[in-house]
Amino acid sequence: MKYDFKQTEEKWQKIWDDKKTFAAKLDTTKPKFYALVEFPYPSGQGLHVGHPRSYTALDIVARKKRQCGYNVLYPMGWDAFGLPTENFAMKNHIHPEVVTKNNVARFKSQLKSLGLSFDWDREINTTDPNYYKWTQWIFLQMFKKGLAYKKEMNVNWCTSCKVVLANEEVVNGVCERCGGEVVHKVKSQWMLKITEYADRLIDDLDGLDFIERVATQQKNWIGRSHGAEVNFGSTAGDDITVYTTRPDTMFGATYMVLAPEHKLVEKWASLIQNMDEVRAYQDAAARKSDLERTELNKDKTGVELKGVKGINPANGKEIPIFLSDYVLATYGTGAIMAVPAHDTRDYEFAKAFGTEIVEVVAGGDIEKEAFTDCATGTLVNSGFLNGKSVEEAKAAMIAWLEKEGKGHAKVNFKLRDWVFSRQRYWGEPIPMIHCEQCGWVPVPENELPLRLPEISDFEPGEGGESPLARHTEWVNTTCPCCGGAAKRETDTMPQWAGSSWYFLRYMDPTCDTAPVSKEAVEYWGPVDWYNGGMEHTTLHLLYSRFWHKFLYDIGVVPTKEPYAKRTSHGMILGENGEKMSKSRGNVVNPDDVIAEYGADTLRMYEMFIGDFEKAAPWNTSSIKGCKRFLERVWNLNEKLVEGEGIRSEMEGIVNRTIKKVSEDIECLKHNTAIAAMMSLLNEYEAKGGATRDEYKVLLQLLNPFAPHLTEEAWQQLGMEQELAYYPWPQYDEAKCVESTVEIAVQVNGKIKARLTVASDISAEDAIATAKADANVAAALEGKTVVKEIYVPGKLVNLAAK
RNA sequence: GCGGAUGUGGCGGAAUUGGCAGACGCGCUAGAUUUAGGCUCUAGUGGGCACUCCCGUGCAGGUUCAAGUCCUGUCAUCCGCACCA
Repeated sequence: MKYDFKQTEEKWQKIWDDKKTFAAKLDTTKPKFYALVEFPYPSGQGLHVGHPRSYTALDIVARKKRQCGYNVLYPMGWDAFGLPTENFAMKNHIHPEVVTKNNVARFKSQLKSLGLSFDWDREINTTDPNYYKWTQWIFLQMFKKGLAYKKEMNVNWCTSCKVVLANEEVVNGVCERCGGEVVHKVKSQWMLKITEYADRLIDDLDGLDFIERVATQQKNWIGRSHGAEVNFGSTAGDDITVYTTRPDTMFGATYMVLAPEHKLVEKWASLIQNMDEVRAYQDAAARKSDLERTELNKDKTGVELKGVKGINPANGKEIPIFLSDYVLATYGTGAIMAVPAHDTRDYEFAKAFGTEIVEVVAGGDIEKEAFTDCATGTLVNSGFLNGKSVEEAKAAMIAWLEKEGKGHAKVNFKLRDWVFSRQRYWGEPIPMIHCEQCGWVPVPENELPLRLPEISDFEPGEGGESPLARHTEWVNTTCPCCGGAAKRETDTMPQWAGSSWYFLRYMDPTCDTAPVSKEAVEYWGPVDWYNGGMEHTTLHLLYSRFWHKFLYDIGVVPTKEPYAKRTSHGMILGENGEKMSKSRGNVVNPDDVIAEYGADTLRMYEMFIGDFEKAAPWNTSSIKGCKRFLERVWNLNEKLVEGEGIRSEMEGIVNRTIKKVSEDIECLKHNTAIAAMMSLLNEYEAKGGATRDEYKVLLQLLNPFAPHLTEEAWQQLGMEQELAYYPWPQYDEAKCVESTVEIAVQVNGKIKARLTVASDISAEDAIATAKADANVAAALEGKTVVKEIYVPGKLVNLAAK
């Protein structure tokens, strides 16, 4: 009978739906396994063939874990707030809520047609008031702990989206989402103090099983550096505090540089002789957008402050002070001591401006370039530091500074606080009220959720204020504190808010007393395995670790970290090897693939396409190989041979395949697991077919990959219990080895013969057998064997002269 | 510029405590079946050739009985960061 994938897939998807086969129940008598994939943004384009790569990979893990006796939670939901929906709503005059509902329905039916074993009873949606109630609640807890604060600040403003962006959302000076120009604007914004967690966000990575590049990227992004803050003197009398990671080089500090925005410039206005020039430089720097700043980072520009000198506390020397935009106002103290001999940037600046270059660490050639190596080199021209290594000198200088009261050790971070306000409609309202008398007052918790008002005009205001600001009936309210007239915050939260804690809600999606109940989070937490895209490493992944740590601090969750293990999938590219996109015309629609080949084939193909972590180009003709394989598996049904159990000649390959597939699934090497199953099938066919039990093993191993076909074939065998929870096959290590093996015989590394020997043959016997071979003997003719090597089960190599 | 990764047939990719390179699949060739095409099946398929031989894992060296794998240098591609003092 021919395999009808359409009918079979619909049949089993209905069974799983009706029986709630994959609904997870809290059962403390069983070990739990929580597998998580990033929930999608339900865009209008529908599912992309990239989505199933990640979803299927963990679906295979989840299915196998169930069969291994784990209580598995594998949930799915919708990260549905965000700009594209709002833009679509504006263009087509449909409310974002309706747009979201339609997109979710489409996504859901597409996901269901893939046969993924999600527990749909736990479906969540970040735009659901019952969900964002708790997003708002978490924000309020942060506010109460002083982690959410409002600040007038220079923000990144996307001129195209008309919205403030977090630093993480600005890529190469342009908007990450739309590529629009980003300029600076002073705005009052809600901020979250992620910097307070910077140390813990780095240190706690050590206990986690994150793939290396994710951990490294997070560490680099947080950018912790150890150094010292030092107070330099000035002829104006004020101290100039600088941050340096090289206090050892202080004797070589021959000038200083302030950021163009540095406050002391105003203070010294009357002392500075070239104030016009200075102001012109400041203005030019302020006008530069991020894009220009990053593009023009080659040549150093600057202006000297004439009339004021700095004083190096190490040697008491007066040194010039410059203003230059290579010093950032937002990092460290906005001022540096410049050591041109041992810092590349200072060296370039010194060459351009002709300042003195003094070598204080010997070991390089400062005539040619700055010598920045910390591992070698000895201090010179540095008073009490002379003769010390860089590390010794750092410690000695910090000790001296602390003794003299001129500085102290200091740790700095690149990470900055998270800009949390967005001036758009389709996001969680920030539940804060501003009262002239009481300042910022939280919306009382019993009034949550603070719902978005029903409006129809979503255009942002001209001045960049949220569309909510026009709705005075919603904005005007009373102060919960004094009862007087007050106004609501009209900004909404960024898209990253809802996704910062969604993994907790899955554990207990209907809890109405907390984001998640204690009981649920103690059993299900933390996520055992989280797979997602590399593009979320410094955004979602970092933000959600931060929120989780905060929830740990206030006793909502019992673990310090949300995710025990993190892996990442590569992109699926178009057939031409380029990124899939509408404009390139190389988009493959998963619906079309399913219609033509079926979900099982699509799943198999996406898993077989290559190394899971690497990008892989789509290839339509390769799909056929997977389809052929599945059909051959189905047809084996009609080629069953007589016999009980596993025939003795098949024991080796059957056991090895069980072992290979079991192990490969655990490390997401689904491509080689599939190759092993193909080899097993080839072997069955070469032996004229399989016995019923041999066939059953193949169906069991294949079930996580191709669940529909295997369930159907299993049922055809008369098996009553479905494969979904049928115990995973076991292998016998001893049976993985064949009794005889073929070994290669080499003479001086060249293969001369292949011999079949007993797999437990001794080294002596193996070598003796090898020498007895006619070809080998011929090759050894007239030579003396100087070395004999036997690698068990692999080869014999005879080195001869 | 700094950091990380990758480089293997016509293609996707296997194989690294150093041990038979090219598993598995696509494609291709020949044959069978078919009215034909498609599908399916069988055999072959890294390159060269005077075919029990030689060459071959980006390139050039090195270590070793043995190197895709280790070391040194170099080139290319991709990704991340990009004046973070």
